[in-house]
Formats: sequence, structure tokens, C-alpha cells
Amino acid sequence: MDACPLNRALELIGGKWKMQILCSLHNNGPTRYNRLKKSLDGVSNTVLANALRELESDGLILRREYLEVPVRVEYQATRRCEQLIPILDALGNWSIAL
Amino acid sequence: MDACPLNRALELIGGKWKMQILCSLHNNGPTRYNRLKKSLDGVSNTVLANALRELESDGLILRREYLEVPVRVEYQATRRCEQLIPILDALGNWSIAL
DNA sequence: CCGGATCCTAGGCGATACTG
DNA sequence: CAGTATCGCCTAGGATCCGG
Repeated sequence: MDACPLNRALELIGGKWKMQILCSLHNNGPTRYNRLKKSLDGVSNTVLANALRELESDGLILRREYLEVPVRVEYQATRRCEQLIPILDALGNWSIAL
Repeated sequence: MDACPLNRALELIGGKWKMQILCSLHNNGPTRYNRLKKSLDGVSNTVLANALRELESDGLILRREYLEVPVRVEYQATRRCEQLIPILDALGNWSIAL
């Protein structure tokens, strides 16, 4: 009955891949679609593309399209995402503590 | 490829209800099954019971059974769970910021 | 009262082929 | 290269009934 804001957080970064995507972008800086796809292991196109669109519309990542031939698209973490990273770190540390 | 400890965290507290269960127990102290069930809204027995067993075996909650008639069972957050709370708070605050 | 046993459903997820 | 379109699986989650 708390209307826990955690639910909101889970809408933003829940699901199987979003956190990993954000971590990867944070660690590697701007990254192209295919490189990102390889860096995660086992994502399908549908799922990855979907997650990226949602993350972008939620302001967590930035999509930048360079009109070259062939096209180049890069994704990078936004400030909002960077603010999240320390929290995810804390969560990760907690999970392996003791 | 990070073997992100986040995955471990998600094993522990992922899913639709676990975080809410932990929050509720933290906020309300030791709580009986039915009361807990009502405090969350829409959990089924199978799912709640399952989550509780997993949380217990992961050391996040404590199950205490009083052999009265009828039986009384109370759940409460462990120290490990309490350590997690501030992180979940941070996550919640992040999700509603700006 | 607590929760196990069953059964069922939605949608998250994956694989492949294909297009601008 | 960066995705969409299509299809199908699979499992987390839900409803209900029942037993200790």
C-alpha cells in the first residue's frame, strides 16, 4: 500500500537486460549497436532494440545517428543514468557481501 | 561480459514482489502471513509463499512459527535485509527525482 | 491460519529472415 | 549497419481448491 517508488524504478530499469545495458554504456562510453549487442551475451535484436527505445524515451540513454554510409548509430549514458550507477554499484556490492 | 554482481542481486530480490515484501516487513516489523498478503495488493498464495521461502533461504527474512491453535506465523526482516533498505531508498528516490 | 497442489494465461524473451 | 517483422516458446505470475 506504500505506492512504493521502487515500482517506478523497476519500470525504468527492470527486465532482463536494461541494467546490463546501462552498465556497459557506462563502462565503455558511446557504443555502436552491434558492439553493444556483442558485449551483452545472448540478447536478441527484438529485445535489445526495444530496451534501447524505452531507455531513450525514459531519458537514460542518448541515441546519436550519424548519416554516413553505412549508417552509424551510437548510444551513450545520460546524466540521469550516471546518477544511477553508484546505486547499482551499492546493490552489486551488497549482493556479494559476507 | 562483466559477470555483473547485479545479476546476483536480481536473483535475490528480483521478481515482481520481493522488494515490496522486504519494504513492508521493514516498515511494519514482524508480520503475519495474511496481514502481509493484504498489505501487498494482488499477490496470490503461490507467489507469495514462494517468494517468502526464497527470501528466507537467502537469509533476507526470518520465519517464526508459533505452535498455537490456530498456527501463527510471523515474518521479519533480517540484518542483511536492513542493510539493503537504504539502497532501495536511494533507488526509489532516484526514480522520482526531477 | 498457513500455505501446498493444480491448472492456466499473458507477455517477456529468443531465433531467424528480411529491409532502408 | 541498424534495426523491423514474424513466429513460437517458456516461465513468472495468478486463481482456485484443499489439507495440516
